[in-house]
Amino acid sequence: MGITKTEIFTDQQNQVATFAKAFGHPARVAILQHLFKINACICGDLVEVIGLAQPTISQHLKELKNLGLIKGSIEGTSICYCIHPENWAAMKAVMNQFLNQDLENKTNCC
Amino acid sequence: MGITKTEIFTDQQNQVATFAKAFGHPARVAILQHLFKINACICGDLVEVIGLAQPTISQHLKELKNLGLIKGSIEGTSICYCIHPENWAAMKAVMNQFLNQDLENKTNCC
DNA sequence: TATATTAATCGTAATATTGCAATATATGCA
DNA sequence: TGCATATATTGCAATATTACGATTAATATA
Repeated sequence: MGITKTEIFTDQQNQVATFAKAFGHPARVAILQHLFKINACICGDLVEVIGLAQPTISQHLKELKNLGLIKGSIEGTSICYCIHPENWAAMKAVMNQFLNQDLENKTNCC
Repeated sequence: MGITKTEIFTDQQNQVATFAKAFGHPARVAILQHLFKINACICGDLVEVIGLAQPTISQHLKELKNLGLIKGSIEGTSICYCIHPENWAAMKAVMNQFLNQDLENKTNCC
């Protein structure tokens, strides 16, 4: 039904899914990479760099901001977006715990 | 429009997004964690463990299989699904390259 | 104040995802 | 063959996501 039954999963599983979903669109991946690269950015820049319309970029930025992965501060008439280092590190910890799982029983079945 | 403009992004960006999208649902996170834990599984098990209907689990398994993250082999009347170690490692390399980005300019702007 | 610039919000269309009932398929066994 | 078991597929309803034009809000500057 397009609705995810989050209540039947653990907090950790939902957290992984929430972060992963944010990275599940190449525009957001590209935005984050650009923010890492120049370590400061205004939305206008991104519209040119990414190649999507301004409202679309703004929407993607909002999602990343709501998740806490980026933060924005007003710089005159534009807004300076950048990576939120602490939250990025926290997200990495969650994701790495998931990605770095090891097979407990080394003899693979198939 | 619900359609992603993949053609304006790099292969790497699309790869990250594709893998991340797979992890963007807690059911698939839970499935993978369970496969890691017991290192062998049949779909029926998962239906009980996860708590979603059999067709829904089957659908999630199909997505993970199409991505190559898991593989399944026929075991009599059931199917043995398990992690695809090589492809999992390859996925991890792609994701880590993205997650482990560092701020080139250490003086954060905001 | 009027105008330009920049980003956010609104509204909407197109498409994707999630979930499941019903059904189909495939294998094992009596 | 006929039945039981296990998984896949189909079809559909509900919801979510993506994208963008139009508009709004907010600030800077003439």
